[in-house]
Amino acid sequence: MGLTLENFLPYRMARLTEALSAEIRPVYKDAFGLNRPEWRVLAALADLGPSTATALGAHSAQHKTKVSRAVRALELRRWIRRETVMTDRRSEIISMTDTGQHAYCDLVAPMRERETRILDRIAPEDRAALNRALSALEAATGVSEG
Amino acid sequence: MGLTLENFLPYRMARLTEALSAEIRPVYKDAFGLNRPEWRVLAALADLGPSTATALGAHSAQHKTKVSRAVRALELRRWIRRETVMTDRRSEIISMTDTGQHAYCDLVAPMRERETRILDRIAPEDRAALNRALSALEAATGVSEG
DNA sequence: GCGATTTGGTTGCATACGTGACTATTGATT
DNA sequence: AATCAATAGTCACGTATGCAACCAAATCGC
Repeated sequence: MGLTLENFLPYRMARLTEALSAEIRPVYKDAFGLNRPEWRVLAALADLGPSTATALGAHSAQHKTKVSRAVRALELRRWIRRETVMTDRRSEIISMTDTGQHAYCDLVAPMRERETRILDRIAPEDRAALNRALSALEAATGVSEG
Repeated sequence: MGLTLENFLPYRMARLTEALSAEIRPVYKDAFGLNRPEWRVLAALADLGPSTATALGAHSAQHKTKVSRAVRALELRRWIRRETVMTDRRSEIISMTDTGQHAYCDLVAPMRERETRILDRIAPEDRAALNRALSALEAATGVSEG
């Protein structure tokens, strides 16, 4: 009659996400002084190249206020710069500075390493199941069309 | 050289979790006026029967401050009650009231339904992969031992 | 027994977050 | 050209959160 939290999909996912997050957070937070929105904006910027705040938000699945605050923080740090584009003066193109590029490189390696550290504890067949499952869930929830 | 956010496990998980959460939140939040910690404490209580706040926190993967505030809120609502146990006057046994039981029953059905709505969009073999993947990840991150 | 440590639970504070309102600019309708 | 709607981004406000400090009760070490 109950729900059995342990088997409830949203709960399982939330708990795992929290565990993964706790694994990587020390890297961007303690070692680099970033918060999650800032880390994500940086990663999105590296993925996309110079882009608008809206595009960064779409690519990193974040609300525009989070992006706005993250961009301001990263700009104060001189890791990114922005310039308003003359053809549409509402939007601004955001790009990484050399300092930002450098910091991002230093950041990626340990981040990857933490991810690998977890994946290495999973059997190869289970890793395949994981990828398959995530793709299926992404399709089922429509997150990738965003 | 970059990370490709789309393929980075913690990001994929976080994004999916957010989507699942958005699917079920309307049920406990809009329809019942609960927040997530409160919903989880209630579900944990249903799973475990009368228990201490510490046990509820362990079962629902929540920090003790979250549990503390959730318990107070649910108590004010008269959905749960607590009584200090005489053998150890630090801890208190929390249990559901009849009102709480009733509310929880009304809550479970639509919650399940939302979960099913998502799972139904996934092919059976992919659902199997999902369960396998989650179990593997749970083992790899050690979340279930907590 | 008595101080030191641990455990159950609460509180205060500083920060993070989501929502909605707001400004400014552009595009669509007529 | 005037109006209306949509878009880019920021801001303000109330709430949620995590952390550290805290209190009270129980347990350990000797």
